[in-house]
Amino acid sequence: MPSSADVARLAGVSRKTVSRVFNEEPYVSAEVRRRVMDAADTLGYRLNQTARALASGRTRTVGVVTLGTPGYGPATLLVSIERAVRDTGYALHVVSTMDGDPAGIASAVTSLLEQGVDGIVISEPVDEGKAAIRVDVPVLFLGAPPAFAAARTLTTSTGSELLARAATDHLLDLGHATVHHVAGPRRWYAARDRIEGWRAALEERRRIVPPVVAGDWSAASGHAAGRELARDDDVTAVFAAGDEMAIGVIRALLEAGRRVPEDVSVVGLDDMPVAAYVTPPLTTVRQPFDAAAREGLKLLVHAIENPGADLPAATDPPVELVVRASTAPPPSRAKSPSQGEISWHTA
Amino acid sequence: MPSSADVARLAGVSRKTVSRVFNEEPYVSAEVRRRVMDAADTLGYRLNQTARALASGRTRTVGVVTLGTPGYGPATLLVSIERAVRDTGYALHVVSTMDGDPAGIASAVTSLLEQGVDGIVISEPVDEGKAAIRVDVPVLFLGAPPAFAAARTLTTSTGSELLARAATDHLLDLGHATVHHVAGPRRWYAARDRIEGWRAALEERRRIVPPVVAGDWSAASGHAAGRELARDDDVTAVFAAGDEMAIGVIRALLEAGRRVPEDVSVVGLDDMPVAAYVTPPLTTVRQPFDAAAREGLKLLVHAIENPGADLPAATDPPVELVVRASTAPPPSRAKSPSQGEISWHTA
DNA sequence: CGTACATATGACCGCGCGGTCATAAAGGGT
DNA sequence: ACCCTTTATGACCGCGCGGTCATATGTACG
Repeated sequence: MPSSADVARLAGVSRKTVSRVFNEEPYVSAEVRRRVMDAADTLGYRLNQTARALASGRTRTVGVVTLGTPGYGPATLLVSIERAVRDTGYALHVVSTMDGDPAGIASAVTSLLEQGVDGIVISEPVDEGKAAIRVDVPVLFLGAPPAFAAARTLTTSTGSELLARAATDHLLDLGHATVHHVAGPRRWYAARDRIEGWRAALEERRRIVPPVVAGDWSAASGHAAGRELARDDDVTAVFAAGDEMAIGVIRALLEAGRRVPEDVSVVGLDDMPVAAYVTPPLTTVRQPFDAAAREGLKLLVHAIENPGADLPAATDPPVELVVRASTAPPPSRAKSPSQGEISWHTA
Repeated sequence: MPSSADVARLAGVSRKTVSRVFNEEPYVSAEVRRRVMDAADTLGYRLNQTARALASGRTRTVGVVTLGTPGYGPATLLVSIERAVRDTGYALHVVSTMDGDPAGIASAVTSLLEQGVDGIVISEPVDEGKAAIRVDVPVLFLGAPPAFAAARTLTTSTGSELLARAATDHLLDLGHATVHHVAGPRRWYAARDRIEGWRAALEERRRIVPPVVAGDWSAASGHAAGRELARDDDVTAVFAAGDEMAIGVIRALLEAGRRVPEDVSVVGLDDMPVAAYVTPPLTTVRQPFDAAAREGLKLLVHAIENPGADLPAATDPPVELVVRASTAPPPSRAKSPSQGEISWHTA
């Protein structure tokens, strides 16, 4: 591995001048710059970021703590974060931690700090993540409500509460008396926010707020929840906090002989790519992963590069309800369980 | 940030002794070790990995190049890789590159090398990835056939060819005359391997090999492929190279009035979590992401830590066909497009 | 012609750690 | 008492770079 000293020797300049060229500092003549670049080229020189980090005290790296769960949300958010980080010019360290391990997030944060990251992203924060608050670099809670913010702590919401409201309102607008909710684990901020949004939408119209059915984001847990809901004939509308759970709910309802959407309407949240192609095509609210990640990283990088400065105001990402074929007006009160054929709507 | 010098001073020992304690080197008395640990504790000392890397020349970090596509496969594989890397004690750098950008992989690899990674994983290699062969650290092509291996280049297969054979054999065993294939982009090794496996299974039984229908892994492309296949009444069995495409295919068939599985059987590949809960539940072949990632990282770490040594032989991950309700024997030759009701099978 | 200032380059230090080698202290055998 | 080994510790260098400050070379102005 050639070092900048090798390049300097070949170019006939000092090491510092090579450093100037690669850092695009001023006061380097065009001719010297060319000589240096040529020398670097013939030697195959690459800047050693490790040494640079040690010397400068900054790594231009952000670390992300992600839940090592296989669900659609976290995995997709990770990809979005990666893109957003790359766009800022920073490099990305990833550490996962098992969902539910209380010490996991703390140790993940420690390991990131040892790596010298300039900032930390907690993707899909859960309660255990609060441990990360007391560190000496900016921390972004991606997916936590702004109220969570503290010193050196940033948040970007994916707008969970608004998304949940939109889903619930859609069902109420269709004429359903109330909406049942299949939620994610309460340790997750996203799950709590969605419960809040759903509850607020119901209370605003003075509707009965049925008990929350607990899930764990998985299709299997949605299926279990659906079986429970299928026992109650009064259930005509279900809002599941994630598309995977929604798909499980629908399956359970169909297995119980309920038609979707004729007997029961189901709304998901995510708009995962297959949502448009399952049967029936799923009405859902798109989750703005890319927008939230970009917005959050803008904040984080700002906090890194302008310590102490005010943060630009975060804008809530747009709410996008995608109406497909899993929702319809409630059945008329005269319950005719007509076993008619299921209608296929295009996405 | 306290340094090891601060700890040394407080503990009344030399800096090198602190280093010995933290690297678990021998020849440190229990009493000194305790003094050092206590001092480190009260100071809140953390090892500076950047300095350590500069001094030792090794970062204990591996980099992964992933396609920045939102599909199920790459995203899930990334999570599996993260876990596998963490288990080895290495840290993880992630760089994504847009699928199809020819310069993307090369620049991603360069940026990882600048970060000083000890090894590189190319996740889901495509043709453009060959550029990564000529680097000075071990490279693992996760998902490429072993034949691809070169100097300092390792591969772990996810067993795509075998998985495709299993899917195709399953359909042939059910009595289908032949099997149509909806493939991924040919630039992907995984897509080509699956085509090979499918073709081999057909040729082994001397069946007609129909033309490949091209997709791009997305459910939308599967839907388009399904519409094309639905025009041909002779199509009774379809193997889609990914679950998302399979779901799209099924949707298109249903929209065209074909029943699944009564008229047409469809097999996917992945076994994504929702596969068991779509309608009809999808017969598919599980993709062994975790096993492949673990196996691959074992190889990579071995290559990093024992340069020049022989590599342990890689074992093919097990093939796991999950039979659900999207496959059945072909309809009897007397084509009765009976519009009977769809039967719901449990997962 | 000299002074002031922008421009262009280099000498040198230190970031925080691991590695090498020297050395001090403590047994163990003769 | 002697040497030899094992155990335990420290002095010192350098990894490759950025930062600071001094210095050399123009360039414009009075």
